[in-house]
Amino acid sequence: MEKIRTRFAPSPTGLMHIGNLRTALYAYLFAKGNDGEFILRIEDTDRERIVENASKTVYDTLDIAGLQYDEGPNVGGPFGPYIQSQRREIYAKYARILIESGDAYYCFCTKERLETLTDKSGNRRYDKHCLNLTKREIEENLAANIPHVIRQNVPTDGVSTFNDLVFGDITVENRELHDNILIKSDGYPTYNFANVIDDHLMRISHVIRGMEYLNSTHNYNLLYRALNWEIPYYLHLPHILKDKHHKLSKRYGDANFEDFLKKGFLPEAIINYIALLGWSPKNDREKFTLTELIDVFDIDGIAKSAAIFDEAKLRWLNGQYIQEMSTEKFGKLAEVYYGGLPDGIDRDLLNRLLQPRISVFSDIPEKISFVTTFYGYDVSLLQNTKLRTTYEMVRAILPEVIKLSTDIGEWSNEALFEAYNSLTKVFDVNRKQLLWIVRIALTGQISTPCGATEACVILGRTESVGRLKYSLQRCLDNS
RNA sequence: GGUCUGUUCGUCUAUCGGUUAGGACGCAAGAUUUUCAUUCUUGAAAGAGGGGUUCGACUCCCCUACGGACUACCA
Repeated sequence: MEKIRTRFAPSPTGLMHIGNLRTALYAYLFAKGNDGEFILRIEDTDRERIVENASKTVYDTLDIAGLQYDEGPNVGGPFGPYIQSQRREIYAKYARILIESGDAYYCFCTKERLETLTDKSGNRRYDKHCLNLTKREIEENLAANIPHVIRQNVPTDGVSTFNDLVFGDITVENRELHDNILIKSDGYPTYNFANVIDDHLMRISHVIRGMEYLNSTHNYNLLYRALNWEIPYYLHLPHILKDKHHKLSKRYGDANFEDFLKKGFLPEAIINYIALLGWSPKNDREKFTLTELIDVFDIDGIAKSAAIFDEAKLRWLNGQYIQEMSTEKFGKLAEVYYGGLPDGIDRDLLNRLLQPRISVFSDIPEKISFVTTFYGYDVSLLQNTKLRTTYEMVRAILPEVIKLSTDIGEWSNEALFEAYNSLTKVFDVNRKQLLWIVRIALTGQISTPCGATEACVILGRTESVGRLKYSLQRCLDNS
């Protein structure tokens, strides 16, 4: 069997969109799982939409995601160049061949004439007007430098069918097809043309792309036939949706890979998650490394229906990855999110407390906010209806807690726990009540990434005692 | 409008004619816990609707409804 070769062919128009990344991932997994090659090609034939540095974003994203390509613009390969704007003569050559065989033709129609072809529902279908031009007329127009495009000459009768490996047989009447533009008036090829030429010349065996191309595939196949080329296998992928009605779109700032990284998601987790959006291993397993995905990925598991991106589940998965990583790695990645922390705070302790408690790194600032934000909190939190703690209890207990905290020799989790715990007998409260009061009095927050005694250790003796006194005073003011 | 295409818990999905329709996230309740969090257990939660085919349909066929894509000198 022929070598399996897949490609990822983004156009450099900005940040890498999650849906695109998934397409790249599936193309990569399919190639690598079948001992094949994965190629990157940049489709920059629309000069107006090109965004500076967007190609670099593509390289960086694939690099961070771990999708290493065997051939591509910045790594080379036997079928280059891998940037379409550098392949213009190639497209021109095949366009000429198609014109000679009658499968394409010059079109000199003006925008104005094209407008007149628009029907009542706003659609336009070219009427093959220029197909009737004589050889002489064409030559005269060309010589006069009249702006022109080259159009595909599609048959007007019969049907076209192809087999998609995901969706099965797709059939359409040829009269539904359009005479697509192959070469634009600026001399650049359209996507419709360039991708056919390149996929063949780059020996792509399986074309894997979003299903927005499903309908145009018939046009491409007509081109392959006209050039006497073998038609590749096709896999069209269902879309990833933002919600029931909207595709994940670039307009939503949260839909690119880069933004998720910024939010503190791990590349491995994102890859793992999007692999499962539209593909299933057919069992209950949900956690896979990239290499494991290569092993188990198969076309059979690709879904036909669109999937809605669920950040809650991504968060959960990301949390799994965070909990499994080494403490060293966690510390390194967490570093950035510790900004604004006062000196003297034990980072190692914080790391140890945070790692099992967060699902995304960007959770950190909020989790540790009690360290810097405290005074003025809502003291009514001390009264917990479920635990049945009251201001009365607080006023009785806190002075003792303050005394113990001031006098205690060893300022450690264990020592503090033992000391505080002894108060349960004195005041006839249970441990849960006592430590609730202490923790709230220390942090002012319902939820903290630590228990009461650990909060003490983090804050240090001076700060802790100060806060306890403050809370007691607020409580007294409240009576 | 036309063409193509899709439809199982709120979400991601399993099931490839015979299951109490399974799992995961999220949600709710309870339990455990050295206080926060974890963990554990349990629960609520689905085959769009209607016709066929069949002994039997979530699964096959048709129709309807509702989504989505395409219908550019964008990819």
